[in-house]
Amino acid sequence: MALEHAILVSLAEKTASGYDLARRFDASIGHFWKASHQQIYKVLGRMESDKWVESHLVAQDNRPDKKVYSITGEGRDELHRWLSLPTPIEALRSEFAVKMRGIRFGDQEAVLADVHVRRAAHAAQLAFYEANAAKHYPDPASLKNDELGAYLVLRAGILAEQHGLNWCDEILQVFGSER
Amino acid sequence: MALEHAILVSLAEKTASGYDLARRFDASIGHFWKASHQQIYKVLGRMESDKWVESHLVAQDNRPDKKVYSITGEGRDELHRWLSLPTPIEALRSEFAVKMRGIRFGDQEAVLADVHVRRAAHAAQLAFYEANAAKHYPDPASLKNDELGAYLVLRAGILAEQHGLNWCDEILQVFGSER
DNA sequence: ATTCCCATGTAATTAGTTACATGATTCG
DNA sequence: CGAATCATGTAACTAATTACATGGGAAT
Repeated sequence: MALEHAILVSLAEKTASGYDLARRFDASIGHFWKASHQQIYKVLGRMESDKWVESHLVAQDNRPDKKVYSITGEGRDELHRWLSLPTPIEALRSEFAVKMRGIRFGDQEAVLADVHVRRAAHAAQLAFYEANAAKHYPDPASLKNDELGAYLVLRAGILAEQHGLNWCDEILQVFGSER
Repeated sequence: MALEHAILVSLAEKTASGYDLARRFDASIGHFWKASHQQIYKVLGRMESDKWVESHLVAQDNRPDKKVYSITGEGRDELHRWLSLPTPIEALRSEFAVKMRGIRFGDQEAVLADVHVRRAAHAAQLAFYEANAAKHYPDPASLKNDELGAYLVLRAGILAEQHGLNWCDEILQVFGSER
């Protein structure tokens, strides 16, 4: 149950409303942890009862009021505690891998068409991450301590997309040379 | 909801009891799709109602009876249909990445100790996969069509572990050169 | 004696998804 | 005029985890 902790990290970086968090979980943080707004609102409610976060209403011009959440001292303690815990090795769960395992029971051409689609998606995402890296981290050697976290997960994104791309290429190569 | 389809793939390869499936999901298939025995029994029940699989009791010596499941024609049709469907891009969900993003809010040494543990786990798993590959697929170029699926997911395992290992090394390098 | 393997399940709970709901403002 | 953005939720459902339950045989 790490959504709580993903929210704590995000709020430790910067206060946010549930809506703001939902957008962050659609973009940067969302590349390694997805969450819908419904789920975020639910969890924020629980976290506020637990005193990990607190909120105050902010009125805005021409916009609905928003409830801005910030992390509490207790929240920071919990985040610190959780960060020192050993991380359980997460099971990777890939529907795509199940399909590749079972490819001989289906229409090979149709499955390979899907592989091409995936390959293109990985390539596009990789290009996006690389553009980001070039823009925000042109000189990784001189990063400040508070930038390292975001930089490292961006690197993880790049490595993950390269990995996805490489696997697609291997699949296509294996089936390509067969015919 | 792809557990059904993972089971269909597994049963299309070879008939099995719920217990057998649970062991397969602990080993080979489990490297890319985890499932507990409780969940497998539940889903098998549903799949039998849907006529995707059928079972018959087999008595054994000195062992409890077992219910051996096999895939039906309808199950094969469903598997074929599903294989041709575009695969939704799965959200990767990594608690470890959340920690790396938030490393500056915790005890850096403790987090890096966890990175070392992970690195070792990736290295061990990689060695295991590579030993498997050397043993079962010494000559990938001459694989038969019905072996390609298993070979490709093993390759995916190898690539994934290398990716995990590479990221750990980058993390350690970034924090290592800092001090 | 105790633990592990074989074998199959139920019950309770938590996490997550999908659908539904509302309402103002801004942009094309 | 319609769609998108801002903003916050509830309700129903599905999937998955954890705990509980049983019972024989084999191995240490």
